[in-house]
Amino acid sequence: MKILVIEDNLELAQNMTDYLQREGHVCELADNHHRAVNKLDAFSYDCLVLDIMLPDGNGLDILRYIKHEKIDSCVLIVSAKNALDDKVAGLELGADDYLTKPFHLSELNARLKALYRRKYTQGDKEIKFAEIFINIDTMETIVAGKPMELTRKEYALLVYFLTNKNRVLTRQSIAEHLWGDYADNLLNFDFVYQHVKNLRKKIIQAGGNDYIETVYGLGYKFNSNRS
Amino acid sequence: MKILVIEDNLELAQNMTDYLQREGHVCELADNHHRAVNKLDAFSYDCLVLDIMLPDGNGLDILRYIKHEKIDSCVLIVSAKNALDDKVAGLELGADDYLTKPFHLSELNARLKALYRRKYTQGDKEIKFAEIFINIDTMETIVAGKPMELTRKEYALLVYFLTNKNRVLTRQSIAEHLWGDYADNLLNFDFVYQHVKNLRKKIIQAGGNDYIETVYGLGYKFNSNRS
DNA sequence: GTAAATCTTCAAGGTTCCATCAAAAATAAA
DNA sequence: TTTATTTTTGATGGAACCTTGAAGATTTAC
Repeated sequence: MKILVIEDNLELAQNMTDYLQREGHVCELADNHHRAVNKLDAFSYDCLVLDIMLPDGNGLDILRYIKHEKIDSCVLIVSAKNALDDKVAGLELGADDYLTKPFHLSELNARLKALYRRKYTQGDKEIKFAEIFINIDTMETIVAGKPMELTRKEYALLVYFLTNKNRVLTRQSIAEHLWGDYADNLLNFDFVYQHVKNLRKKIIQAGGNDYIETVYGLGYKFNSNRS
Repeated sequence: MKILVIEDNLELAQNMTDYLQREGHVCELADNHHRAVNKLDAFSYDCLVLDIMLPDGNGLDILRYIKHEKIDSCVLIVSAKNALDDKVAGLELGADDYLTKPFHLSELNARLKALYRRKYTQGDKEIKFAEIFINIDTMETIVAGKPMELTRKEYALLVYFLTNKNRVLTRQSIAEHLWGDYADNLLNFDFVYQHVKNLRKKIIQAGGNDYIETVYGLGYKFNSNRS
């Protein structure tokens, strides 16, 4: 899951991004209104964590912007305990959930996962395809009845493939989705090759088909009609 | 899809053309007003990416020129964030979409695809003809119910034929459309012969008719009334 | 703090695609 | 019919692209 945290309190922000990254997400940070809008213009995110109180502009403005630009990320609002009005206003403006400070990071993570579920799996805890089952709650992956051990990158890659079946995913877009910002600094796509290789190997070892088709000159396609 | 990028910032321009080429498009570059107009006079493009701020003349002039000359390319404007006036003026002058810098290249590509869809397929994701279906989103080609594997050039050629049914396409125009600038370096049309041959073969193998009619001395015609 | 796991980088080898060459076939002109 | 021109086709070398293993760097888990 790719997340953008919009939060000006740098310590809290750092805690959040660190935690979420350790939980296996790709997590970026925007510490003011301006940077947030720039990022939203440029990248796509599965979820946004939005602090309503920002120094250079109200977080509600960002919500309006999201609505106006038809950005389809889930939005989780974070606000101070006493800022009830902002919370209500935020939900009315289309935010999907809220959390009042202070909160546990595990709570944040759980809520984000729930939002993700609602968006990509119709609330289901599992992404299913053929003999592959992914529990996005526990990050457990079952192939042909047996658990398959995946590293975080492999897991993220598989989820990205499964939520984009039968569509060519260019190496560029895979890089963006798995590495976020950092992808811009990369000269080649060696890691994409690597992780695709490892994922393929594990799926086949686990008894699945080689669903990941190479599309020469473009990227890969998770082909659901593959023997 | 054949694209002309009109952008004076050479680094950005290079990034854009590289990216778009990797995404499978034919992409040319004009780094100033003068060269842009020359290209527009000489060639045709599906889409233009136009930076509003050019050193030797405003990008808006190019828009006026496009309108005056009735050039039917889609136009996507690129402008600095604070150049809101230019953006509005651009849209009023007939640009089809805009993007403010900085933007992400995948966003650029997505917008261009959307413009292309609007222009050639009435917003539909599919180009259909007889037993041939092309999903321009996933780049999947289905003939007689079965997927047909095409290389990039073959794919581009087929799309070009299908968006110009029953019209004679000279080898010159095919070369320009599939190879852009690079076509100038080529001495003969051997490569056109080659790819037409391969495409014909694949369509027939896949169970389609030989729709590609040779027009002696001119080029080819995708003839929809062919046995 | 240390060992193990994971991720990234490097380099070699293999595959696919494509432009070119050359020869054969088809068409038009003489 | 002969000749010239155009088109088709097969073959080939080279370039771009993909895969893979292994080593080095970083991160994570204990």
